Amino acid sequence: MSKCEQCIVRQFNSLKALTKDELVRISSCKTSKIIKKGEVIFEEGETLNGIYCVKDGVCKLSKLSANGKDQIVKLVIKGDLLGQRSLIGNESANLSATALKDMEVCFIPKSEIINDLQNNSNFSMDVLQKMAHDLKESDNVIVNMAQKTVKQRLAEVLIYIYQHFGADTNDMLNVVLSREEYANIVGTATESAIRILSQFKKEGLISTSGKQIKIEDIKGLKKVV
Amino acid sequence: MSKCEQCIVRQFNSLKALTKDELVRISSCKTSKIIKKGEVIFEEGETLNGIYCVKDGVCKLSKLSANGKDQIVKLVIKGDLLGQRSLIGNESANLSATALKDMEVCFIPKSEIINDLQNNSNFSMDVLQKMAHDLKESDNVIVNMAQKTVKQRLAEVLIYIYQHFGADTNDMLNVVLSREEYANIVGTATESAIRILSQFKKEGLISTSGKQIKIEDIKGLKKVV
DNA sequence: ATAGTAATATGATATTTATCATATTTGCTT
DNA sequence: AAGCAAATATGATAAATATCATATTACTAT
Repeated sequence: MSKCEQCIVRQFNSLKALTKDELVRISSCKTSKIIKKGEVIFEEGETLNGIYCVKDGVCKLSKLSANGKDQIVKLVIKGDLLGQRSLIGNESANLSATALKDMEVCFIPKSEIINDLQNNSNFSMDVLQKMAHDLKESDNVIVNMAQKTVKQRLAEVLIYIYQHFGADTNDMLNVVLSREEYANIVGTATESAIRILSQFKKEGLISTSGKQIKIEDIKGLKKVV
Repeated sequence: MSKCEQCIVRQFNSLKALTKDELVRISSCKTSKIIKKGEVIFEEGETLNGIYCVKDGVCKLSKLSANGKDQIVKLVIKGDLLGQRSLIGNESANLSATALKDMEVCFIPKSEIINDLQNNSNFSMDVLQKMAHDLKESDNVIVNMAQKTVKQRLAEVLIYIYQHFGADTNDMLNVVLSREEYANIVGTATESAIRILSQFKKEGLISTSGKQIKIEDIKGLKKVV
């Protein structure tokens, strides 16, 4: 099994603040897992006994709302950690995590992490900074949700995915979401999301081939926002 | 000037995790401030050189959106800390803080707090827990913004204020917001907020006297949500 | 107390978004 | 390759919300 001390992925998250010794110890008790596209990593309300470090793939974090829709709150990329908040707050998971592509994740038991959090201030400060940043992002999402139109929000999501997850050689977005998932990110009806994407197509901002979306005019999209 | 070691307010925030010695040191370098209703404590983009501990009063945290509206993201009550996130993230303030009532706040310089954050793991763990909790709340707000109607969100805000800030002997809500501020919390036009409040009045859920709002039927309001 | 200003209220209408219905296309299974 | 289910697409309409206009009421400063 791969070793945390040699894993590049940790450079992208707070685990980089751990000492070599701490990493070796964690490495010896972590477990690796392959998660297929569409599979659930953990579900809302579930008690997590540790955190997940995403080695590869992408997943969505979502929450079921009262009207039965599954609001997507965040997309998680390679390098991110999952479940720190539940672990720190000592609460059950507030969100469900579902793979959008095949994933490889490492599970680190709670006890190991909590210990380091209390004893290694570099680590805890890094986690604090990450959380401060996430809170800022959340506030910005709230403002967007409250003040922007569905069309603007959808354009922003396309730009966000393009910039954070990139596109393949054909310029197709690397993360492939269903129209329903797009709707569940921006908080609208699936038909509305479809309609607006169709409109973007007519305006030459994007083109599609099946579920795949290609960004044709990023500047134009930015003008929508 | 009052002393932090003897201040009850700190029981409600992370400062409770500080040791007696740390409190004495902070007490000696903190400054107290009276802020009148309507005054700004700090503004979006401003660099904060410390954090504020709210001893009395209420303030709103808001962010100017592209369309010129001032989205209110959070209401802050006695006992809360302001500005930890900017301090931890080492960034300028993402939100503006404006007093909704006369306030008394204590300002604690950055250097003092950062030091304790790094050296007192009880303190940093408490801040971490607070932030984990705030993130959870933020996610819930995002889901509500995305999935609920304006009417539902407005009913929720009334319930929230009733439950968190209470009412006076006449059952009038303790926190008095303008209709525009209500609109800026739920993310709607001022007229829409006014209209819905009028509707709530007709339905006997609330009554008003000027800007003051009285909750007449909390159960009925909860049914709206 | 009164004028002037800001906030609240409400009507009329336009725009945005949701819902329901029904094609059409895509991807999958055999 | 055919058949089937799910996803996408689009029209028609309803509902929610925004915008503009204009009263009315409350508050403030003299």
